[in-house]
Amino acid sequence: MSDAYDVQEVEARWQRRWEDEGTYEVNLDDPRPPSYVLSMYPYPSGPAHQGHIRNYTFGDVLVRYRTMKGEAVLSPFGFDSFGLPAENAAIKGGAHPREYTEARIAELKGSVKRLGAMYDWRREIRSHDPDYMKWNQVIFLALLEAGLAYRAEAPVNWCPGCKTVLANEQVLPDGTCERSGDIVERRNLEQWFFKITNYAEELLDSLEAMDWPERVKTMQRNWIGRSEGAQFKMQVAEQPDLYIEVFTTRPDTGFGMTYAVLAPEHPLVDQVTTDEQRAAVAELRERAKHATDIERLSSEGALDKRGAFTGSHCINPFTGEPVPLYVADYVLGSYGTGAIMAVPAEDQRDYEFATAYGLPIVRTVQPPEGFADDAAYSGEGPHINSGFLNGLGTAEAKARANEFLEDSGIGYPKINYRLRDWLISRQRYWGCPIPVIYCPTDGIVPAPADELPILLPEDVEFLPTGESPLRSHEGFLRVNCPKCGKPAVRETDTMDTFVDSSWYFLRFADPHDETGPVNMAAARRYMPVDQYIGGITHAILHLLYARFYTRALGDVGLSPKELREPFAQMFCQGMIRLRGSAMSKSKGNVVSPDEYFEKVGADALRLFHLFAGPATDDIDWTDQTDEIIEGCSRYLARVWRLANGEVPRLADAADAGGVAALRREVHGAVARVSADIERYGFNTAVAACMELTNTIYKHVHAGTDETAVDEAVRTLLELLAPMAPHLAAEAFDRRYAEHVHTQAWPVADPAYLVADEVTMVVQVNGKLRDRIVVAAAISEAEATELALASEKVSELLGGAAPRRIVAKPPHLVNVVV
RNA sequence: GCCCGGAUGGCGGAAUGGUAGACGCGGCGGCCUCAAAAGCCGCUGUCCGAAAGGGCGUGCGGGUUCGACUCCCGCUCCGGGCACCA
Repeated sequence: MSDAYDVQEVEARWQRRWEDEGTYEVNLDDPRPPSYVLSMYPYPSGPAHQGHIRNYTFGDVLVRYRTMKGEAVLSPFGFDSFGLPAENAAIKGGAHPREYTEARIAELKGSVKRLGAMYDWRREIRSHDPDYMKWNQVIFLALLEAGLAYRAEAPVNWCPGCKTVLANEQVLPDGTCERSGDIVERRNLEQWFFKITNYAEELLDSLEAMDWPERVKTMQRNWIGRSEGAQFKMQVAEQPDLYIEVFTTRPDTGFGMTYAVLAPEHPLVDQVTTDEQRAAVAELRERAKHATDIERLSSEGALDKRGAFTGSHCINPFTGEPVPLYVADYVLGSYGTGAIMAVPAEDQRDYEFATAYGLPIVRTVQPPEGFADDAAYSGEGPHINSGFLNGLGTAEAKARANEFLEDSGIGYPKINYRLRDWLISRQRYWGCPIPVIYCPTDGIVPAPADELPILLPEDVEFLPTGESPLRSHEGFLRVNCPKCGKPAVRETDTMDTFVDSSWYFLRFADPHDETGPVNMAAARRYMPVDQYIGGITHAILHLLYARFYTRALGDVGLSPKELREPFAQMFCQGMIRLRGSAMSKSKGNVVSPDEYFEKVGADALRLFHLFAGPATDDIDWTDQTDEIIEGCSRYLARVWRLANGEVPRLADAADAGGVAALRREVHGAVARVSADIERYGFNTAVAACMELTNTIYKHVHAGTDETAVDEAVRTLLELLAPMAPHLAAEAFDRRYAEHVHTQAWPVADPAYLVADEVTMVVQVNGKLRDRIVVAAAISEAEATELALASEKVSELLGGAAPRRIVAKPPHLVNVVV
């Protein structure tokens, strides 16, 4: 066969052509309506894995589809190129993180290009490029000036053996250091934070109206964690000048407070602890400091609620009575006020603690009949033992308790969020330096704007000390204070890589703008991203940080202020698993795309990822997978033969129904594929193309009019173009000498969708009994008549009159006996 | 514990309350061939039956409806998220 399809040659040729012709490049003055499709920019870990392939295939289908629909689609690509693996590789004796990273970028870029996914490469962003770093630092300083970046003490994982900070992943589940085996402790360090909590309310409230998967919105809501309650202060009985402030969601249960608790980190612990209790309290605080987050937060195994009496009491403002004040590690320093009123009868944690420490338990809400007596009751009910709240329901009692606190001048209603400020300091080399200087006289001084970007020094040694090489690099560290000129030191921490990924999508609008991080006009044209695509793994952190950053940048004047939400639509693809478990490089269970590029080509692999199942579902890579990919490849060959006129007319073929029937199928397929792509139903879009192909085969075999067949083939290639772009382009080019990707997307004509005759289903009592071919325009009376005339029906009726007839012409008649 | 998803042939999966199982994988049969591969055509939920035909079928138990994979109530199992957040 002289027209054999040479996959490698054809795919390479078209990829070159699309790039040379700039088919998928867009400019600001493009007359077409703009849109923006974006796949999450990847961390470059080497050649693409199947998860990347799936992500970029979905994105590319949307880019090519929207392009055929006449839009100027912004489709950029970049690399999240700072991060730990490059530094770890350097420590293990590999290349410098820059060389290492750039080699991995080249590999990944190779895979992406081999896939035939089209991007405007003029816009490529790499977060380790000096240009990007510069704007990252400019943004940081703007946030600092606006009070959205601040420095505070925060606990970190500290390894006493390595004398360094560890990332959470470096702490083993048993709380020891993965390198030295020492017990990791929590130590407070001055670190940089972004004030994301300023936006907690807005980030939560605007979720409601967003066109995002419900699942993702729920996860964000949980993460932000809004809770409504009251905050009030209580006098310390032994020291009347001292007050303990607490937050509660149940001010209505105040009469049941039989003790109060401070977190071990609470600043007043020392002041309220009496000499007799000092040893016990100190021991508890020491243990809390050594406990890992996991131990501290785990409810498992923490049978006795670890706590200690301070020796002091505070006055319950509701009863006026003193209650003992404890320190306990089940209260967190970082939430609310770091202190609580404990109501054992209505809170299970307090109940368990009270039981263990022999503290009184007083019910203030009447539990329902039959409620077990050995547990807290946190539900609703009439208040008892509650003074002026007695007899009230929960809502009313809350309101009255709040009034009481306000009238007494000790408290007020308060909304608390679980969301904490974003800690961005990383004690690492391979990240963007935080551009500040510490001066003994002037304190924290921003790096001067004309010195940005602060670059990473190249001449560093990577030693397995766990410490960032920046700390010991004199040339980097030592500077003169920009204010007073005296010797000072640079910040050696770098930024969390989530900072880089929180605004790259804004930079893509005009990545070479030299006047600011975000070009206002370009951002106004393209933002928000119409379609963002990525894994569910980023449902919380990345998406939340990006939403925060977009707002913060707007508020400090670095991006359009009216732009609040960066991603109009979010699509989360499913994961790829190998026989059940997640595919990952570290597990060594990766199935490389390369062998498929070689064996069946990019189009077949793309088709597999589209066809394998719903795009949102996880797919399992099994023994059957290769066979399905083979099937996809076979299908494309079948299309190729059809387009090449290699399908013969068969003498004994059955009548396929003629031109009208073929046209109906074609327009039906157009309608289905369009709707399917719009709703990410790629698997059914492929199925619709396969059905159309099968139909056209039948028509060719049966000798249906050539013009109608040609029309059908033309449309089929157009429908396939976004999904199998190379084959569609090559076949279209050979047949019509035109570029399929610049064709207008076909439109279904409803006039062609209606058939003259349809199969009507006849049911008796809802069960299928007969099928009758009827005119599509059949009336209800005619349909009923035909149904009753059916032999099957009269047999079942046995002469009796039907009780009822439900007729839905022309599709169905149901005879009820 | 709380909050979300999901459960359909041997397998991946389709089905605006109206023909369950589209499409594909696998399997079986036929055509082509000296033969094979490729290709093309057909069959393929399950049980009874030689067939015609019929019974049963969308995790389980109820309900609504002329009609339920689809809607409602109550379960089971699986997956995911959150979880000492006061």
